[in-house]
Amino acid sequence: MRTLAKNLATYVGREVTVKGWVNSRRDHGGLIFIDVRDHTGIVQLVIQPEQVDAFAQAEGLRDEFVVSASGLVRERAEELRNKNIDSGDIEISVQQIVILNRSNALPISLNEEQFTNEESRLRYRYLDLRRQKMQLMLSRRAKYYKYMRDYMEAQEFTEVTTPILANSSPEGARDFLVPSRVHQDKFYALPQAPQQFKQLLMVGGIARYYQIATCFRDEDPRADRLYGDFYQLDLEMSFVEDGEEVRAAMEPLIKNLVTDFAGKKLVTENIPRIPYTEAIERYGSDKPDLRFGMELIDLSNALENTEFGVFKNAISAGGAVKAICVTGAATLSRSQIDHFTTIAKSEGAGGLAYITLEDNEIKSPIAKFLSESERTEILDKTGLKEGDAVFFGADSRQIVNKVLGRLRNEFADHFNLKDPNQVALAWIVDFPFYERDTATKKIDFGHNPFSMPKGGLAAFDEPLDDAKKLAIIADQYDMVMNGYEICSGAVRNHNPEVMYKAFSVLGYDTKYVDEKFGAMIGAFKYGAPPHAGCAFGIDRIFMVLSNEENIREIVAFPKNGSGVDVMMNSPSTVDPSQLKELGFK
RNA sequence: GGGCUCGUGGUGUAGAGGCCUAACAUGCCUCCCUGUCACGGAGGAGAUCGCCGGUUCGAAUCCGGUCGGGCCCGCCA
Repeated sequence: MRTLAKNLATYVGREVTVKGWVNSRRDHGGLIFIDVRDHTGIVQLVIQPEQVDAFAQAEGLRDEFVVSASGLVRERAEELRNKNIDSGDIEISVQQIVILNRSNALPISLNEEQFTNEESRLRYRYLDLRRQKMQLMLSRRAKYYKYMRDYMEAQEFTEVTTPILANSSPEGARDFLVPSRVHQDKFYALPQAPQQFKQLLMVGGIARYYQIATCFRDEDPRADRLYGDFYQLDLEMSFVEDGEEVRAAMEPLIKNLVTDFAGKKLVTENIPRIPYTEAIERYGSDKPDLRFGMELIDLSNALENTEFGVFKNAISAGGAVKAICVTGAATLSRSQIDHFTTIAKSEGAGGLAYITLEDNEIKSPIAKFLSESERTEILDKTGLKEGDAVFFGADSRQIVNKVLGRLRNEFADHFNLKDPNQVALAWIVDFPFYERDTATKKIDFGHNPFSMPKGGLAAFDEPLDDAKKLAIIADQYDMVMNGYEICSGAVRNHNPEVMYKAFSVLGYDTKYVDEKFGAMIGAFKYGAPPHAGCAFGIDRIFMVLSNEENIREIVAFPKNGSGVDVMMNSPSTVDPSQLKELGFK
C-alpha cells in the first residue's frame, strides 16, 4: 500500500523534495538513514557526512519529526536493495534537510504489532490515525460513501438533507436535547433518524429520497453500537405498497458492497426472506448468523411423555424442549461444558442438559431418564452423529429460544464456524405489530408505530382481543448480515384512519396522535402517497466488511463506552454566561 | 440501573503472600559505529504496582470500598 518510494522510481536521476514524518532513523555514526513517511508511503534518505549541514540536521532528528528533504533520487546498487519492502530499490541521497516541526516522544505506539490500549489511542487519536491501518480505513470509508452515492444516484434517488435541530420524538431512544435561546423553556432535539422528515418528503412529491444521515441517540453503547451519533443510508420510495420493491431495489447495492467492494463471498446469491417467528424458532434470534447451520430443533412432541422431570415440567407448563446439535462437541472438556452452562444460565436457563454420541453409544448425565424410543427420536430429529453433542433447552418457549440462540452463537465461535471471508445476508420479515412488555405486561408497539399493519384497517376488525392484537403483523423488514442487524425498514402507514386506529388500540386518542405527530398526521390528510423505505446502519456494515468486531475501529473520532470524547474532553461544562443566555439559573 | 472482567515505568507484558531495593521487551537520554532498513553495541534515567481502607510480623499479590477502562444484560420506535 505504501508506495511513495515506488512513485519516486520515475524520478531516478533527478532532484526532488519530499516532506513527511520521520518514520525511523538509523544512525551509523558516519552515515545516517532516515525513513520518511507521508500519506502515500515511505522512502529512505541517505545522508553522507560530506553534506555537512544536512548531516548535522539528521543527527538531531527523532521519530515523528516533520521534515523536508531535498536530494537526488537514485537506484540502489544491487547488493544494497531490500527485496522485502516496497521501497527497497531506491533511495534519496540528501543534500538538504529542513526541520518543519519537532515532536515529543509519542505517548502511544504506532507499531501495528504492539497495540496500545484503546483509551490511550482515543485520547491521542490524531496520532493513532497516522497508523497505516487507520489511514487505510479512512480512505476505504471515503470510497465506501462514494460507492453508495453512485448507486443511489444511478437508481434515481434524490439526496435531500434534513434538519439536525429537530423535535423530540416520544417513541424510541432517548433524545439529545438542545435548549432554545430565542424561545426559552423550549428545546430542539437531535433526530434519532430522519423518519418523519423523509415521510414528509414523500408527501412533498419527492419520488425517491436518500441521505447519508447523521442519527443521534442517547443510549448505552456496545461493541457494535456507537454512542451518540452514527450514520444511516436512509431512503424512502413513494407509490410503493409492497416491501419487496424496497428490498429488491437495495439488494444489488449490498451484494456488490460484499463482493465487489469488500472482496468477500456471499453464502447464498439469493437472499432468504425469513418471517420473524420462524427466525426465532429456527435460530433463537431475529438476527441470526447464517454462515452456519446448527438450527434449533423442537423436541416438545417427541418428548411429551418423558419421565425426565426437567423436560416433563417444561412441557406440562406449556413451554418447550428444544435442542441444538453441535458437530464435534463430544470432545468438550468438563470445564468447557461448565463455561457454556454459565452462559446458558446467564440467559435464564436452569442448567444445560446434553448428550453425546461416542463409540456409537449415547453418553450423558441424563441418559438414564430417556427411554429407548425417546433416544431414537432424539437421534433421528437432531441428526446426532459420532463425536457430536446435543444440548437441550427446557423452559418457556421464549427462554428456550433465547438460551439456544445464544449458545448457537457461542458454539459457532468456539468451533470457528464464522468464516470472515463469507457473508450471509437475510431479510427478516413480518414482525409483530404489537408486543407484550415482559415487565409491565402491557401491550405496546413492537418496533415502530409508523409501519403499516398487514391488512390495513381490516387488521383491527372486531372482536379484537389481546391474542388477536398480538397476531397483527407489521409490514416491516430487517436485513441481517453475519448476525448483525444492518437495516430496518417498513411499508409505512400513510393512512390517517389506520394510524389513529393503531394508536387507539393502545388507548391513545386522536388528540394524543395529533399532538405527538402533528406535522406527519396532518400531512397525510393532504394526499399522502403510499410509501416504503428503510435505513442501513452504514458504520456497522463497514465494520463487518472490514472484519472488525469493534465499531470504534472504523470511526475517526468515536466516543468511548461512557459517551466521553477523551480527546476533546466532551461533554464539558460551559461558561455561566452561556447558561444565563439560555435561561438557566 | 445490573452482571462479568481488567488496572504494574511513556507503550506492551511478567510477577499471584517474604525470592520485589518490582523483571522483560520496546520507547527515551548519553556515547561508539559508513549500507542499514524494526540497524547494531555499551551505559543511563524512568513505576510510592489506579486510589482509600482492612487482614497479616510482612501486601503489587488476599479482603472491602472507590475511581477509571472493556464486554454483556436492560435500553437501542
